[in-house]
Amino acid sequence: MRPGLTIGEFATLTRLSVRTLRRYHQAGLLVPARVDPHTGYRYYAAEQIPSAQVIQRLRELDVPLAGIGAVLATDDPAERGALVEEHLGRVEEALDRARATVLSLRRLLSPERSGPSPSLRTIGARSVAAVSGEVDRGESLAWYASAMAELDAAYPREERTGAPGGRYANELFTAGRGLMTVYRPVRTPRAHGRVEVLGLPAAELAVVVHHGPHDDIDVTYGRLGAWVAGHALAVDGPVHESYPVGPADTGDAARWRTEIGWPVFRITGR
Amino acid sequence: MRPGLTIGEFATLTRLSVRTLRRYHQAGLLVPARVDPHTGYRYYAAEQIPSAQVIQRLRELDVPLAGIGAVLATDDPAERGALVEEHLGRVEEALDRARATVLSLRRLLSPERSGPSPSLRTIGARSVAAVSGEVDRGESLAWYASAMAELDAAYPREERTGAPGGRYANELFTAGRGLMTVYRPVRTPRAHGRVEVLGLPAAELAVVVHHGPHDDIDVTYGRLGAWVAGHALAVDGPVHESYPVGPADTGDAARWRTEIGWPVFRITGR
DNA sequence: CTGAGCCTTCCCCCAAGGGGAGAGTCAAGC
DNA sequence: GCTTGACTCTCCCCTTGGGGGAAGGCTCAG
Repeated sequence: MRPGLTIGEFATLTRLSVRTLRRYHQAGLLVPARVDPHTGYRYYAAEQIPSAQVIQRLRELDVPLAGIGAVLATDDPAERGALVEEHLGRVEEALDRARATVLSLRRLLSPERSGPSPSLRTIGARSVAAVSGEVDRGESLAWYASAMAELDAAYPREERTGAPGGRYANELFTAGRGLMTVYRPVRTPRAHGRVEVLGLPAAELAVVVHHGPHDDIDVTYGRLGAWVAGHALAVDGPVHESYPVGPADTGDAARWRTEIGWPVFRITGR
Repeated sequence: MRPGLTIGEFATLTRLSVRTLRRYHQAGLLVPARVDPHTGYRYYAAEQIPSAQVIQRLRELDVPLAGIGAVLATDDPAERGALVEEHLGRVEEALDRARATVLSLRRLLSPERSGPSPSLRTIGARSVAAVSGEVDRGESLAWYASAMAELDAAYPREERTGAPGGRYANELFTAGRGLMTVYRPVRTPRAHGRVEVLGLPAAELAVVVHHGPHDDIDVTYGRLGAWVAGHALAVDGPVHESYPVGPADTGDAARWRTEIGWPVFRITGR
């Protein structure tokens, strides 16, 4: 009797390398139909070819082996389909992001790179309604959406006295994780659920307004930073953003306005 | 005098991590404006912020550091733009490929996975005009195009007696490099330039026709392989493909026909 | 019998970082 | 001027999904 396909034959049939097949076996992704307990020879069944191809496809989409393992370990076809769709959703997201990045890069390289000039503004202390949390950079958008939704639910339109905003620790960007606070000036802040009353201290802010979608907002950050550095100032503390015109106001991202304010202090001279 | 921005300040301003900035320095991508020769401290200039942002964008698009270095090392703006566009072209290609892979995966997971059944065919020896070469898997498509162009140039339409085809060593896929031969049956094969006369031996082939674009041709390969394995046969030697309807005939990939033939021999029984 | 194929184990390599150790440096406050 | 704490330096190891190679031994089929 034929014990099955040898690893070399199976490699030829699936166009995977022998090495890679051994790796997939070790990772538990594609266990040979039979392993000779005496010789250790791997024997594959022709029925395993489709599985090998699914693995190949998912790997081409950069799904990590662990994720593929989770997909393949699932028995229920519906659940398996859902897992795959989840991965595919991530792929589509990555495609969208790549497209946006290409556009942003083109803008970055085009010579017309001017815009409103930053300025210095002193703001007084005030109290706002806020939601805070320690957040990973990757989750920041989702976290912002949920926090702002809670804030909006707690304060109907007539109680709001200004544009929504956020305060973001610098480590959020440089270390990938940090304290995020979203807030909204309202007539009478009061704590409720995740919402708390936040006292914002008086500060001197270097301020600039970013126009358009956020794909290349870091360019504006860079201009603000260069302005700060060029004026014998230094950044001190978390950045503030406020969104006078944002996604909540119009779907046309080109019309968005984002005000960026960085607390600064005057350098005494080094 | 201020010697410039410390690495931490520059990290905050560009939203890059300190570690990453050090790496970019080491790679020569973003050399600090000044490095204190005594302490080794890096000091950056505000003017370097735009460069950091270009690097960030290109990295988001998965352009390798070496490629970014090449872009940044170029003085001529036009040439630099061309390099960037080249990278962006690669990105678009990758996006297209990812989309095709997603479609192929969906097809692979959808239950209706039937098609024409493989069959066994005995072909006699024949002589064809061919171009051969040892090729890396990644270059195979480009190599095919150039070889087939030479073949087509040597034999005008009225001399051709059949569809173009190719013979591909199995190692091309399992080891990433192998012998590739593209050929075309013609009335009177003769050697000229890279074109040589190739004698194809008589063989017994397991044959199946693949319909549509080549994104998921490996599924058809898998079905053929499973059929071979299920009929007490084994693969022996390089696969043959022929393209009765291919890119040369129609731009509509859905109408392509690809005949896959694998030389097989009957297993005597293990 | 012989050669090809397969087994494990070991080491090194790539990319683009992250984590952490141990030591040196800077600037502010006292 | 000194201390202190934050910052920075270099150096080494870890990650992922492979690829390359070698050693040393077994097994399979013609």
